[in-house]
Amino acid sequence: MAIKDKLNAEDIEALLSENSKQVIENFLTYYGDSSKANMRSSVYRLLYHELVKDDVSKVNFEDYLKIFPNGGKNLSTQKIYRHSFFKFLYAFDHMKMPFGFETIWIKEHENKQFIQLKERKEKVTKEKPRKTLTIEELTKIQKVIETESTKLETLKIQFCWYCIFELGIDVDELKLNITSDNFSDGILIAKEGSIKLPEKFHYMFEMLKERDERNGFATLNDLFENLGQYAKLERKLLPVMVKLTRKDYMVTCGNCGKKYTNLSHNWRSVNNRIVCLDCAESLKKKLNFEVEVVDIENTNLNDSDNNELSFLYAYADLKRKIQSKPIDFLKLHELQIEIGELGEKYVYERECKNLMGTKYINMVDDSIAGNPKNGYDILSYTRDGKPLHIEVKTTSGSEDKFFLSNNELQTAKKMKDEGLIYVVYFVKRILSDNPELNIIGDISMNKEYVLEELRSWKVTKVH
DNA sequence: CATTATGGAACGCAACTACC
DNA sequence: GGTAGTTGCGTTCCATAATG
Repeated sequence: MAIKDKLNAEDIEALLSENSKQVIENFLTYYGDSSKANMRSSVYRLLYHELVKDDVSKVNFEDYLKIFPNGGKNLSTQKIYRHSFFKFLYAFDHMKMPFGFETIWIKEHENKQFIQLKERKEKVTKEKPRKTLTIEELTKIQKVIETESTKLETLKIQFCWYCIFELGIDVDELKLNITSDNFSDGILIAKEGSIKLPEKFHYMFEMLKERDERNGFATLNDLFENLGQYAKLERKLLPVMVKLTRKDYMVTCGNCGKKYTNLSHNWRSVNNRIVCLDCAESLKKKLNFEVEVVDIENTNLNDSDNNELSFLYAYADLKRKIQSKPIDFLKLHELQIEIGELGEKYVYERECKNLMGTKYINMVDDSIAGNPKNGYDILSYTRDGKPLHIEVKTTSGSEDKFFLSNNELQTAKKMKDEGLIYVVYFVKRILSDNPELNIIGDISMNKEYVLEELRSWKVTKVH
């Protein structure tokens, strides 16, 4: 029969009994959405073209033998679908005459298989267990791996990672076969051939060579477990995870077909397409091929906010690190700016609250602080409409001093001469639940605070 | 000429198994 | 006890026929 004489899925569906449709829909719920269309057409064809039956209850063992004279071995994808459907009909008692099937299948077993199928499907969509490390986890590990240390355990961890993740050496090969005996003159002899090692590992192997035994990496699992802990992973780091992660994070160069890890320094952009370093170089050399080679921006996160991983360092490393630690002025400055902005926000909201019910509430302007030339931060109003020029001073502590710039003091004096109101709002303990607000009416003539000239004016409360 | 239906085959996941 | 390798099976991809 030519295919064009056959009916399509929709036509066949119209010819099936209601019961059959329901049974088939039920059957399909055991499989994923993406294979449903495939399976549906397969089952429809089975019923209509091969068995010529409009109701699934009429299917029997003879039909099964007709379609599968050799049982369920070596079937094509479509045949497998039909085969599963027979099992389904038997397992859930959808046939009027099921005799014969008991000789090849155990009903309870097949039934259980279907139930498990559904359970597995739900588990996969819900939990999605991943043995591959996430970028977040990989970044955490990378920080530990890049730590410069002379501590033996740290170096061993870094070496194991280097072997499994960077070189792709088999777990067993590293665990069982690689010891300091395999190392000499900076070269490691492994199953994969001779590998030139980074210098930090030379030192490690020299330390290992001083031992008679335990000069290898038999404790690989423990080393990786520790690595996971140092990196603060939430799950135990297993060698298989490193292996799988390597596999998943390998990228194939479309030009040469070789695979490299997806670290950006392995790759170049050539005319907006990503190729490996070697290909980028060779493409550059082909003069008749106009190329624009661009470094891919290094996306490694900087580790300035990394907390101390003191257990990774030898004593000397740690001492050197602490001695050379610079005071982070930039961070301090950032914090001061944030506290200042918080104070301005606080005063702005207080002013709006104060002007509630007047037409001036919408006129309070806190955008003035953006330009330090203005000499004040917020333009507000008294309840009877007189403009208030507010300079906000903020501190997280409770000390009675703040700094006033020359420009701010000059602005205060100038405004006073012009008959305008310039006030300093001094907010203390801004990070507490109850910040304290001191309003200093005329900063230049007040008696509560003294001004002391430094580069800017230091203003201190008189006690 | 574009879209849909179909079936074969490759792919990839996870359970199973052998092994240390 | 836990890992690497194997196997079975559902999913996805792809080519082609059919149809609009």
